[in-house]
Amino acid sequence: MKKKKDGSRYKNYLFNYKVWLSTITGQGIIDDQKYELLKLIKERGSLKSAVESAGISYRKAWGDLKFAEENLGYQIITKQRGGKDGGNTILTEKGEKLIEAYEALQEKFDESVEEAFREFQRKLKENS
Amino acid sequence: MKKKKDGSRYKNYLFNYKVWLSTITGQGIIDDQKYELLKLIKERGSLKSAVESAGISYRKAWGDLKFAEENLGYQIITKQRGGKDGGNTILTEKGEKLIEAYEALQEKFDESVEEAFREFQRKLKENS
DNA sequence: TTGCGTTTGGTAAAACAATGCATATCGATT
DNA sequence: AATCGATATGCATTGTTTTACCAAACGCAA
Repeated sequence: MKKKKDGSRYKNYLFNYKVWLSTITGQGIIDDQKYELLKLIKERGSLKSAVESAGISYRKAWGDLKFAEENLGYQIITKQRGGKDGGNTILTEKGEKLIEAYEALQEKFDESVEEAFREFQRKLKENS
Repeated sequence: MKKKKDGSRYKNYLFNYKVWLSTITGQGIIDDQKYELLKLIKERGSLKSAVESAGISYRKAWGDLKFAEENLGYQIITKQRGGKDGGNTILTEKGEKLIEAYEALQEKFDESVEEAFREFQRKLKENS
C-alpha cells in the first residue's frame, strides 16, 4: 500500500482484463496487439511501416496476420508486392468491420471493469 | 464457417476473456490459474498435494505464491514445515477473502460476456 | 532492364519461461 | 536422536516464443 501526494491510498497492483478471439485449440487470432497493428496498417498503408511504428518484428506480425486470416476464413487485409512504392497493405471491408467491432467490444468491457473492480475491492475489505 | 447437424452455422473460433491482477510493471499476481491453485490448497491443506492435483510444477507454484504475497503486501497462505505430516499450507482469512472476491469478479464478467459477444458478432455482420 | 522498397517465407539464434533435480530445513512423532 | 514428509530454494536443463537474418518474388518507374 502506498500513499499518494493527496493522501489517498492505493494498492500497489493493477486490475487487468483482456478479450480476444482464438481457435478452438487456443491459438490467438485477434487480440489487443493485433487490433493495434491493424489500426496502424490502416493509417500507414503498409505492414512494414506499421511494425516499425509498433516496435514489433515484421516476421511475427506477418505470420500472425496470415494465421488470423486462415482461421477467420476471410481476408482482413489486401497486400500488394512491387509497384512504385515497393508494395502496400490495406484493410479490407471486413478488416475495417473487425477493428470496429473489436473496438466496441473493448469499450463495452471498459464500462463494466471500473465497477467490477470497485466491487472486488469492497469485497476484499469486508469486515477485515 | 462450419455447419452443425441442426443446420445452424458457427464461426470456427472462440471468444475468450481473462481478468487478473498484476504489478504496475505487468507481472501477474492473481489470475485464474492461481485462483484454482488457492482453491486446491484450501481443500487439500498442502501445496504439494495441490500442485500434483493441478498438474503444475511445485517450483513454479511456490514462486508464484511468494511473488503474489510480496506484491499484495499481505499473506494469503500460512505455511508450516515439519510436524507429523511434514508440513502443510492453508489459506489465511485474507486468502479466503481473495478467492471469494475473485470468484465474484469472474461471475460478474461472465454475465456480460455472452451479450458482448453476441453484439460483436452482430456488428461484424452489419450490411456485409 | 535495372533499381527500389515491399511482401513472402525459410531457418538459425536469442530471449524468455517452465520444469526437473538436488539438497537443505523444519518439527512432531517414534 | 532418528525418521518422515512437506516446505524452501538454487541451478541446470528443457521447452516455447520471438527476433534476426537472409534470399527471393514482385511490379512500377526511370
